[in-house]
Amino acid sequence: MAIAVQLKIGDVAKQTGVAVGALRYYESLGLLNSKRGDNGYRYYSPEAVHQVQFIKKAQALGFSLEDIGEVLTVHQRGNVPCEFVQSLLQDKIRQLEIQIQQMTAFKADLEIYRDRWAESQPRPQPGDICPLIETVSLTA
Amino acid sequence: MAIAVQLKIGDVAKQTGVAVGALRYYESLGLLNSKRGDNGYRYYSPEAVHQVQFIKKAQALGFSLEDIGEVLTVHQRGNVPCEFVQSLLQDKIRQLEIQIQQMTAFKADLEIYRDRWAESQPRPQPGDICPLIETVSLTA
DNA sequence: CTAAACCTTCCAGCCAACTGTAGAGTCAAC
DNA sequence: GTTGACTCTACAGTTGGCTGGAAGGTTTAG
Repeated sequence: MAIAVQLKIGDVAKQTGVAVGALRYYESLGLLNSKRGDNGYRYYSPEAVHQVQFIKKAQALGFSLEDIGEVLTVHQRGNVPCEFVQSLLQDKIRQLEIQIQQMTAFKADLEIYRDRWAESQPRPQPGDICPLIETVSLTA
Repeated sequence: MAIAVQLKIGDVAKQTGVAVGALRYYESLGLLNSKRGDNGYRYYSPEAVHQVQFIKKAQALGFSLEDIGEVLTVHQRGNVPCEFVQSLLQDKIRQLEIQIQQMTAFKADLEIYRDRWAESQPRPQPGDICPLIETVSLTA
């Protein structure tokens, strides 16, 4: 008659869809705790499943494991870390904006190069490898 | 009286702004050739500078060193590899489009989460870590 | 002639988030 | 009691494009 259900790492893995190795990795980063049995096995409470699901969700929101570690630290200090999550979220949104901008600009550049070639094939200069690329000017 | 100017690796590095180690790395990937002197030194013709600049430009267009290797291989077979570059370029553009789309959708998701919290802070359920994240539903 | 500045090879490390393997111990079913 | 499924640790490997260091040989400026 087990009063508290104790899960082994494989159980947590099955219930969360996260590989056993990944769970051990999370533990090594301080994201997940376990109690050790006399046999050296890790044992988990059902809340661990919840915590792993939290990690997955936060990852799905683009947070790195380091970010998540900070969130969990705030949580473990007894706070509801939502304000902190808010600011991380805002950072991510800003970063995404910048990346999208850069990628869009970059895509436009590529299209210019593509079209330049499609319209009028630049004449190869002696020594050129591919005139299409040779005409690229490097700013950086 | 040197009839053909022979550059040492440091000269090529200075003229291109590419680190010596990177040049050796390019050579290890087959992107750059050199002749060896009796002292074991790599010697380069001035065209090598051109070739390194080509590599930099292609990189600036988002090509991987592997891509560039293929382009140079086509070139070394005696062809002007522009059609091949064209198709690579088209691939890159397509990939960028997809990435931009995904990132935009993802950013919209993040904004929804941010705004959901800003409007009405969800009540923490017992056992929750951060209710803002707990409400995330995982599709995958 | 000597010291600095080059050059060589080989190997390790970096970033993230794992996965895979070896070798050994443990547990559960039949 | 034995087979097979599970667990443990520890370390190597993955991806890409490098950088940095050790330990040695070469060249060049003064």
